[in-house]
Order: sequence, then C-alpha cells, then structure tokens
Amino acid sequence: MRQVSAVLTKRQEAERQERRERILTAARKVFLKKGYLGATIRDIALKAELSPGLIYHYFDSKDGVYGQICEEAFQILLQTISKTDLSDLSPLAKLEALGKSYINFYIDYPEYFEIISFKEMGFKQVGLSGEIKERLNHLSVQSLSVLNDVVMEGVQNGTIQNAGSPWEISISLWSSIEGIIFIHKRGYLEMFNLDIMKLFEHQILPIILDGIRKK
Amino acid sequence: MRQVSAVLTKRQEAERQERRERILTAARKVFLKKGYLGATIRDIALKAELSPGLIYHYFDSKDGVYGQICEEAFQILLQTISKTDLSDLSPLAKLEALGKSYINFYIDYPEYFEIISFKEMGFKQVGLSGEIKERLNHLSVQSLSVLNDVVMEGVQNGTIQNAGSPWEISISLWSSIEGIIFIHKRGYLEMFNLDIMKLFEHQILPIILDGIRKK
Amino acid sequence: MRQVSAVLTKRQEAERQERRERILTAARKVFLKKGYLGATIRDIALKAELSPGLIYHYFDSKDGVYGQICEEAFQILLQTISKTDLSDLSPLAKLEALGKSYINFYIDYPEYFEIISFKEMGFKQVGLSGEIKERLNHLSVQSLSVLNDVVMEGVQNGTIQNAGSPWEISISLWSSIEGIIFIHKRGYLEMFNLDIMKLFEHQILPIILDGIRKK
Amino acid sequence: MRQVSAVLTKRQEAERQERRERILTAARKVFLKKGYLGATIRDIALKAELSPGLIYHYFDSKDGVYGQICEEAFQILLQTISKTDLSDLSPLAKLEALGKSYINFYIDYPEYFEIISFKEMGFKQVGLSGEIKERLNHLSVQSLSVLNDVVMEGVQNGTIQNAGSPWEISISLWSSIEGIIFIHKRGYLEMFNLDIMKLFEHQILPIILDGIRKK
DNA sequence: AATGAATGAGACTTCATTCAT
DNA sequence: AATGAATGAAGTCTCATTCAT
Repeated sequence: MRQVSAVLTKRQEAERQERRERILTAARKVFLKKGYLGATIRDIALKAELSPGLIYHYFDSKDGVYGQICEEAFQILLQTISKTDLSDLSPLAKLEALGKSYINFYIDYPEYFEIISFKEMGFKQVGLSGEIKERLNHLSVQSLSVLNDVVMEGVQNGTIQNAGSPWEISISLWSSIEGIIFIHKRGYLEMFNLDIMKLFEHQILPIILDGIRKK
Repeated sequence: MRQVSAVLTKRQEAERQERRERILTAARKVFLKKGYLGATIRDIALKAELSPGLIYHYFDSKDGVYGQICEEAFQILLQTISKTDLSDLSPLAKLEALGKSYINFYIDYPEYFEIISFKEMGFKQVGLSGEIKERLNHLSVQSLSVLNDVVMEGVQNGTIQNAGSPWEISISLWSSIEGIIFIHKRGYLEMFNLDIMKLFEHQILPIILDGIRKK
Repeated sequence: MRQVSAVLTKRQEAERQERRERILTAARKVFLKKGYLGATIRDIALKAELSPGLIYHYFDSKDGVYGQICEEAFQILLQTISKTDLSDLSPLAKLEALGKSYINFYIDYPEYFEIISFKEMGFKQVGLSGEIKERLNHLSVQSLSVLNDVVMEGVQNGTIQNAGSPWEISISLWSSIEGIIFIHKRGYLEMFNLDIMKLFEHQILPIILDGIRKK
Repeated sequence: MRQVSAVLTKRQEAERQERRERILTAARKVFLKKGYLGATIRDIALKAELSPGLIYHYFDSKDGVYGQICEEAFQILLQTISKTDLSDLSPLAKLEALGKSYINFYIDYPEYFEIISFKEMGFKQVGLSGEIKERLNHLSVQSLSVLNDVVMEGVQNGTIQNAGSPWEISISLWSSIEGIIFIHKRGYLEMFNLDIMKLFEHQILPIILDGIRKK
C-alpha cells in the first residue's frame, strides 16, 4: 500500500506540478491584465479552466499565487542577467550587453516584467506581504550594483569619463532603458513602427555611450 | 421666489463647486495612495469629511469621480506645457525647456501625473470608459507632436542631425525623461541623494542633446 | 449643518442602539439554538429581519457579535448575584439565597446562561478570542469565591461543620446547583412535572444544608 | 476463485473492521477536541493517517461517523452500568455503586461521555438525525429507571425515606453526579487539587445518602 | 442638501462529498 | 481498496450604490 502510494506519488507529483503551472500561467495573464485587486480567483480559475476552490489545493491564498509569481519573476530576471556573458568585453560593451539583456527580459517575459515594475504602484497599494516588497527592493539595488561595477571599471581603466559620480552615470543609463520600455509599453513604438531593440541599439545607446565615453 | 431662489442659487452654486472640489481633492489623494480598486467611496468621504451618500449628489459614480480627476490631469498637463514660453529659443533650448516643464509637472502634481501614467496599468485594469483612455492616448500623441515639431525645426535649421527620423529622436528624448521620472518614482534618487531636476539638467540632458546635435 | 447633524445624531443614536439590540436579540436566540459554528450571519439577519451585510455596520464580525453577547452575559450574571441581599442572613441562609439567585439567572436568562456554560465546550472548540475565555474563567472563580466566603463565615461562627476544606464544601454546593440545572436543561424535570426551583428548595437544598450543618 | 475470494474476504473483513476502528478512534478525538462542526473530514483523515476519500468507503457521511460514535457511546455506557454488580447490596449501597459506575464511565471514556452529554448542546445545533437524539433520550430515561428502581426498593424496605416521590430522589441523586462531573469538566477540581471520585465518595455521596436515608 | 442606514452583488475561502485513476 | 484531485455549495465579509429621513 505504501509502495503503491509511493509509485503513484511520483506520477501524481508531476501532475500536481503541472496543475500548479497551469494555474500560475493563467494567474500571470490575469494579474497582468487586471492588476492584483482587479483579478479575481474566479478569473484565474476560468482562464485555467478549473474550479475556484481547486486553486486552494495548490496555493494558500490569492496572495500566495501572486507571491509565487513574483518569486518566479525574480528568478527569471536574475537568470537572464547572470546568463549574460560579460567576459572579454570592454566596460562600454558590457553596458550595452546588460542593457540589451534587460530589454530582452522585458520582451520575453512581459508578465514578469510588469510584476516587478509594480513595486511601488502595485505593492504599496495592495496589502501584500512586506517581505516580497523587500525582495524586490533588494533585487533592484542588486541590479543597479552590477551596472555600477561596470561603470566604475570603465572609469578606472579610463574608458568612461568621471564627470559626475558613477552612480549618476549608472542611473542615467538605467533610466534610459526604463524610459524606452515605458514608451514601448504604452504602444508608441508600434504606432511608429519602431522596434524597441533596434531603437535602443542604434539610437539611444550610441547617444548615451557617446555621452559617457571619455574623449 | 424665483429671485430669492436665483440669489440663493448663486451662492449655492459656489458652495456646490466648493464641495465638488473638496471631494476631488480627497479623491486624488486616496486614489493615489490606494489605487482605483483599493480606494473606497467611504475612504474618500472620510478624507473629505462628509458622508458617502453625498458624493453621489456630485458625481454619478466612483468611476465618475475618477474620470473627473483624469480630466483635470489632462488640463493641468496641457496648461503646464502650453504655458512654457518657447519663443526666442533655439530648438535645442526648446527641447530643454519642454523636458523641464514635463518634469516640473511630475514634481508639482504627482497625483495627476500618476493618474496619467496609469493609462495602461490603471485603466485596462479598471473597467473605466474607453473614452477616457482615448483622450489620454490623444493627449500623449499631442504632446509628442509638440516635441516632434521642435525636432523637425532643429533638423531644418541644421542644429539637429538628421540621422534617424525625427520621430525616433523625439521618442528618444521623451523616453529619457520618462525614464528618469520612473527611477525617481521608485525612490532610487532619494537613495543616492540625487535631485531629479539637477540630474536631468546636468547629466542626462547634456548627453542627449550632445548626441542629437549636429556636429 | 453641524447642528442639524447633532440633532439628528441624538435620535439616530437611539435608533442605532435599538438596531444593535435587535441584532443581539436575534443573535442570542440563534447562537443558543445552533451554537457558534452552526449559527450563520444569515440566520441572525433573517431572524432580525434585515440584510446580512447590515450586521457589519454594527459589529466587526461574527465573533464581535458573539463577544458582545458574552459581555452582556457576564454583566447580567454579576448583577443578578450582586443584587442578592445577603445582609442579616445566617451563613446557611446566605447559601440558600445565592443558590436560588443562580438558578433564577438560569431561568430568567437561559440564553446568557448557556453562553457562560459554553466555556470549555464552546470556546475551546471555537476560535474565539482567549480574552473572552479568560474573563469567563475569572468570573467563575469570582463566583466561587463569594460562595466560599460564606462557607468560611459559617465554619467560623460554628454553623457549618469543618469536615473537609471550605473549598470542598463550596464546590459540593455549586455542583449540586449545576447538576439540577443540567437535568432541567435536558428536559427531565418537565418530563416528571417537576419545578426546578421547588425541587432545589425543598429537596436538594435541605439535603445539602443538612449535610453540611454542624450538629 | 470463489474460495480464494472467500479466504481473502475473511482477512479483508478483519482489515476492514480495523480500518473502521482506526477512523472512529481518530474521529472521536477530533470531534471531542473541535466539536462536530469544527471538525473536518480532513482532520479525521489526517489523524487516522489515510485519505479523506477513504472515509466514505466506511461511512456514509460525516454524520454517519458521528452517529456511529454515538452508537458506541450508548453501548459502552450501558455495558458499564449493567456490568456493575448490584447483587447482595443494600439499596443505599446500590446507589453508591451506580453513581461510581457513572463517574467511572466519565473518567474512562471522556470522549464518549462528552458525546452523550452533547445531546442538547450538540445535537440540536447540528443537523443530526432525530433518530439518534431519540435513542439518547431513551437511554437516559432507561438509566434513570435503574436508579429509580433502586430508590423504590429502598423506600419499600424502609431504608430510604419516602418524603417526596422516588423520582424526585432519583433525580436529586443523578443531579448531584452530573453536577460534580460538570465542575470537574471545567477544571475546577484540578484547580484545587481535588480528585473527583474521592470528592464524590467522601463528600457528596455521604451528604446525599444521609439526606435520603430514613432516620 | 445631507446623512448614514440599508441592500445586494460579489469577493475570498472552506469543506463535505464525488470521482478518475 | 485507496488516493487525493476536483467540485459546488455555502460562509464571512466588503463595498458601490440607493433611499428614507
């Protein structure tokens, strides 16, 4: 009996995981579309094609589902960034690579990106656990640090000018990326038939890099 | 009777307007703090120090209150931008003036700014009238046009390089502004004790302008 | 406006109190009949002839309603006991008076009595605030103390025999009262056409008092 | 095949019975701790270390489990009482023996005792079958009859005074037992370090018996 | 006009029970 | 037989909105 149970457990465990994933997939879309408060468990259940009650077999609560999605968003972003191979690149080239990684994350995982962006606008409003918010904060600072390290490297090896503090330069760079994503998100690039990555690569990045390059 | 009524009406009309304003002031704060769904009519009534029922004497619905606030946000933004005196300025200087105007709007009217930014994140979530969303879209394009006109002027008088379309340049500029606001909104400038306007003026703007200036 | 409000407040305050009372009256009956978990807000609302939601204008939660009823039960029991005039009575007569008071409380306020009796059987099961349970405990010990004081008085003035500790005597007395109430509650006295007070007064009490009287 | 089946059946029957018992044991504890409504099938399944669904192979419903436990409670109480050897005892001694039996049942089978006591407090609340309640009633009257028979025997042989009806005497006696159990159940005997059986035997019983003994 | 009591729809969540495996 | 996934009804509670006063 125990053995049967154990055997079953294996397959069932997979199915259980699959089901969890199905719920999360539905939840990601629904949360993205309607926001945390606007999304209802029923919405998620409908999209996942199962009954609302079942969600509670897989998650503690609505917050639990949202929390899990945030968790995943963290992981994916971190992976995406850490996967970026920066070795053998000049500081300026590293900045370019990092910027493009971030934009790729935005393009590939729009739902996750949105979740992470929500930070202030979403989390403070929502009664979500401060813990998750704390992680988001930490993550942001962490990402910024990566950027800043590269800037400092450039300043030291003389490829990046040291007018202004490294932080200012890093933030300017980050800001330009968030800015273009912001514009894209609102649909203005589509409107003019512009590709976000190309625009970034050929228009914005050259300007920024040129601006911070030591002459 | 009529006359008395008319006299009263005059004062009452003023009082009525005052009440409306009181409700809106409260609503702005509450909506900003809690978001559209998180805010309740009761929250607004409490902050305005009047009864929930009374709000329905002045507005059709919760949506109506929110819509009115959006309306005002449009107006203020338009006023702020159109108030900017661009005459006698070179195209590049005009761009600087416009950018600073926009950032000033963000600083002076954070609630309104937020409302306008919400467009996608807020409106799609909320079951708000598509009409309002349409107006927001229109407004954005309008603002972008102002920017674009200046860019084109610069291209024509030879102060702005014509690599890339004017739209691309305008969007890049806009993006840099939205980007720095985004960063500020999330608190990272405070974190490093940076002033948004100074950062924009002395760090970001020079880079951008330098990048698009014809050499 | 403020004045009008103040005037209204007075009448409305009365009506509000009346409504609260109406809810509590309904709740007492429903809780008594179905128990804490068995009773639903809807049951209470139906009995009070109003909508379920309205109950939340007057009470925080289901627990809040139950807590208020407990509160009242405390008050009434304490009043009933403290109203009993024990002056100029011999210790044995005091015991009789106290016992009859308690039984009267049971007869006059069966709902409240039940609530108080629930202590262990009801409260531990239910997820009710430990605070209320604490108060019940305190109350019981307090009541027992009153009894015990009288017993000690009797022992000292030589009317009550001192075989066994005073506590044992007090508890025996209390137990006899709870016992007869228990029997009554289950309907066995009705079954034999017996009156609880008469049975206590003429059958049980004489036996007990005779048993503890010093010979 | 049949034979194998028959053989299996035999063992399986035993296993089935064992499972049933396992469920009931778990259920008793859970019901006692959380009450009928507070207890969930899942609670019971967890305590029995099997799946919720399986319970429905052995019982019709939650009510069915509870009903079975009541059934057992009846049986045990009846057995306990009928096992009491009353032969060769004087009526007064019989009363003592019966009382002690009942208290022993309370001590030895607290869960069952609780179930039986619940009658009003538990059953009316719960939507349980009136049939079970009827049986409880019947049982109580039956027990009372046993008591009454002894009292009548005592009255007839002149050892018990005939002031008041035999019923009154029986009920008084029963009441004193229920009373002391009530007190014990609420923890007041522990509080004073009193042993229920000793208190009954040496304090309460003597008083009662003395009170009803013919002088 | 103004209040706040009142309602009803709907949200989250739990749980007895059923069912596919 | 056994599991635990799945459902649906029901419960508590919230809140936009209406309405009597």
